[in-house]
Amino acid sequence: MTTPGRGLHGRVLDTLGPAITAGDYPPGSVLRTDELAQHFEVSRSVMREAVRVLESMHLVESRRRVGVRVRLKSEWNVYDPQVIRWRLAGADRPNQLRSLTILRSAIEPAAAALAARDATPEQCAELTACALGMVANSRGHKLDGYLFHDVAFHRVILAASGNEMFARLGDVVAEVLTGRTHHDVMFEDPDPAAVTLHVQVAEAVREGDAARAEQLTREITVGALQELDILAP
Amino acid sequence: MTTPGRGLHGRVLDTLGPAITAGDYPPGSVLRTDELAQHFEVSRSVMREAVRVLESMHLVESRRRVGVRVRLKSEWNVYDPQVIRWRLAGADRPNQLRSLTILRSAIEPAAAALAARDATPEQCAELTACALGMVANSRGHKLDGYLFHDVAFHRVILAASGNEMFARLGDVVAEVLTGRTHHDVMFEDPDPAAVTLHVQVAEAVREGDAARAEQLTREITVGALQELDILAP
DNA sequence: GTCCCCGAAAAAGTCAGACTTATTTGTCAC
DNA sequence: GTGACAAATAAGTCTGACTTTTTCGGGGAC
Repeated sequence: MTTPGRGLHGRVLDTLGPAITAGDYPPGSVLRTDELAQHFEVSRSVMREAVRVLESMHLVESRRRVGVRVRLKSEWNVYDPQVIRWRLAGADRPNQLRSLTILRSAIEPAAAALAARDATPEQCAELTACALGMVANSRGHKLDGYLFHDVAFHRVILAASGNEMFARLGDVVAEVLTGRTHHDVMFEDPDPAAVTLHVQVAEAVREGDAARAEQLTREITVGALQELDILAP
Repeated sequence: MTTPGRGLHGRVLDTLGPAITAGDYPPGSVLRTDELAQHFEVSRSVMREAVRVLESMHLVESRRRVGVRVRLKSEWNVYDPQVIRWRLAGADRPNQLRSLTILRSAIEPAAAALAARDATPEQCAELTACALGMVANSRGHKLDGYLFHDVAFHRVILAASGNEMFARLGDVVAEVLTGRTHHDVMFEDPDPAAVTLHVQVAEAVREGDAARAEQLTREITVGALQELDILAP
């Protein structure tokens, strides 16, 4: 992912960020900048920069004469890619994955519909190539190759939607798909029906059939929800 | 919204953030920390903290021997509430509003469906109260009262969905709705059909009818899209 | 002429210490 | 009990010196 150690303050964040998002410091608990600086063996300047970053993520709130107070989870900037990564790496991973998959299932069908209207010929070609790659890696335990094209496929859809908010969720979707393949249970070859759906989505986008692209993508995301036992009754 | 000047570095950000998001410094251009510190008449420590925050938003990237380089727009953390506020305040406002409204139209129907399944009795009551407040303020140019209940209504829906990612979009929706009422053209009373739809959504959620809640909310958001001339063919 | 290595320069990064300011808390008078 | 004042505390700010990384340019070897 992004380079880990962008300086000393980055090192501090690599430890402190995950600790806070994991709930090691319960909401309302107070940290002192000086103590943290001592604990991490860095100067106060460095520690202050780290605190500023946490503050900009709304993870903590710094107040004079009080200290650095950990904010309620409901106030965190949960769309910050860094925060998402920290939470996916910690004990909150299952919940995070659930939330993100539900988000995907809301966003991706809409993105596919827009992509069907606005995708450039290049993007259509790219999409078809990705779907082809998925097919080529769908049998014979070539999970890494399959994942690679799967991630690329969804990135293209989100980018081709022409909506910057959708496009920026590419990284999130990549994390979810990667997590599903690597961390969680996925020993066998992918579901053939899912592969077919991707091919058909590429088709629909190419033909400019927004309604069909949307519906097919919805079927893909419903599958993702079912894998996590998130059912719509 | 959030308190403006949380210290000197906050003051700097209030100027520098909008300038960058507005495109005053084109992508790739390089700033020097020392020059900025001089320009804003603050110490280097303060300037460095400000730069760290901008860096955590992926607005800039700080490299040794080079300086602080402005990143491509496609790399910005566009879900950061602060970034959204800066962009809504600048020349990019129309585009930002477009993107956010499309995002709303993808999220809110899904949130309404989940809310219909999981809303607590208290949330159902709150929702009904909001809808009632909208009705009461729907005639006689009581736009502020209407807006207040409209914002509250959508916040409750997003919160009641039980998905933290959806819930955190409450502020975004509030900004969009407020912007529509205050900045943009909205002289007359709100569309009676929209008011009715809100009342019906509250009904559907109360009755646990997920499909109906989703469909009705979709009609609300389609209305929002049409106001901005974003059409689905 | 091209390529490579090395040294100088430039800008961010780090540290330490002194000082300022806002906020809380506690005490004392009323 | 209430209100005002004083002390304590931790964040905030500034400054200056130093380190480290990266880029750029020159000079030498081929």
